[in-house]
Amino acid sequence: MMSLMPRKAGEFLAGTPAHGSLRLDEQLCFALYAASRSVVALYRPLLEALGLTYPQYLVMLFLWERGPTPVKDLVTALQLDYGTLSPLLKRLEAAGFIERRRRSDDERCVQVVLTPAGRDLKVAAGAIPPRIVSAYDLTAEEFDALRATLVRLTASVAGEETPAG
Amino acid sequence: MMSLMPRKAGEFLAGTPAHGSLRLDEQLCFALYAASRSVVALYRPLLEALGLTYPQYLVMLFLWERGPTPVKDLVTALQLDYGTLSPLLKRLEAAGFIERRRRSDDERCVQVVLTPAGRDLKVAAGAIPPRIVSAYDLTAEEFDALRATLVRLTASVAGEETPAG
DNA sequence: CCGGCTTAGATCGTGTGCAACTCAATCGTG
DNA sequence: CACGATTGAGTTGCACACGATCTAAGCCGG
Repeated sequence: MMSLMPRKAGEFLAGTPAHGSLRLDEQLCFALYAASRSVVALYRPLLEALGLTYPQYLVMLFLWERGPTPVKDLVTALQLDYGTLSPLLKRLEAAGFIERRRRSDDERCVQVVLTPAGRDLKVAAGAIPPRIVSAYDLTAEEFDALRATLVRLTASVAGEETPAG
Repeated sequence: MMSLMPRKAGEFLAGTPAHGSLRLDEQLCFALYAASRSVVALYRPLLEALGLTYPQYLVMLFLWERGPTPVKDLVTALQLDYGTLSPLLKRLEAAGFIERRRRSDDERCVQVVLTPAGRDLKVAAGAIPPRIVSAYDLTAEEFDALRATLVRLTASVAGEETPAG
């Protein structure tokens, strides 16, 4: 049963887990950090067979879905830095999965385009999500709820930087 | 309202989000990856004031809680590799927060011990969790549920490696 | 006591992440 | 048009993560 006045996570109440403690096993941040690395580790052997790392796979997902894309949109969508993406894209290009072209109407902008090899990879990649999801041991409801909560958490945390000033 | 037979996340049902799709925004893995990095980014400025990085902070949390510890226990608790922890501990030692000593009764084992400076840091670190938790914008119930789900996810995913064979 | 096995830890190479810096192309304004 | 500001992208340096390899210390059967 739930209280009608849901307490804020920061509040102290008797008998309540200490959300503000310094205990490692009570930290949400560590649970998040460990879960993220565990899931990436689950992908690793499957992606290795395709010649991709996990962040490279995220880039390919975006390209398969959206087609040719300026680097800027990858920065936004993946919430990654140019300092991370530039060398990553260089490696994807060296592997023959993408090409990078300066746009003629704006020479600042670099378009990222799939090569045929990059497009072909999508078929093999289709086998990955089912294998991952089956390892999760979550119901579809838990899956959806977890994802929704994480998206909301990311938004509230990342949005702090520009607090409507 | 919920079904009496909760569907498994991998199953396909009409009108159901495609948990096995290749759409970036439907991937739990990406939500996890983005949330983890966002939360670490939230810690970064607070930890920088203490002279710590985020993984270094996790090590300090463990040491504040448990006292002198062999490196092996840090490997287990943080689910990190010696290849990650060895240089990290070397940096913590160079910063003057810890010391490393070979144990006399087993020369293979390296004990990690807090220095006075390392112990003192705990006081300043006490101010961090409340500030983080207040930025989450989660109720205490959501906080607990999220952490529990993540811990379970990590266990089910990491446990796959040794399936009682 | 000895050779083989296991264990605890370190090192190296590759690939991220991210901050700081640089650079070229474009834009806005006078 | 000139010129400073902005934008899109790349480079560099540092600190993770992780696989692979290495070493030294303990363990164990014969």
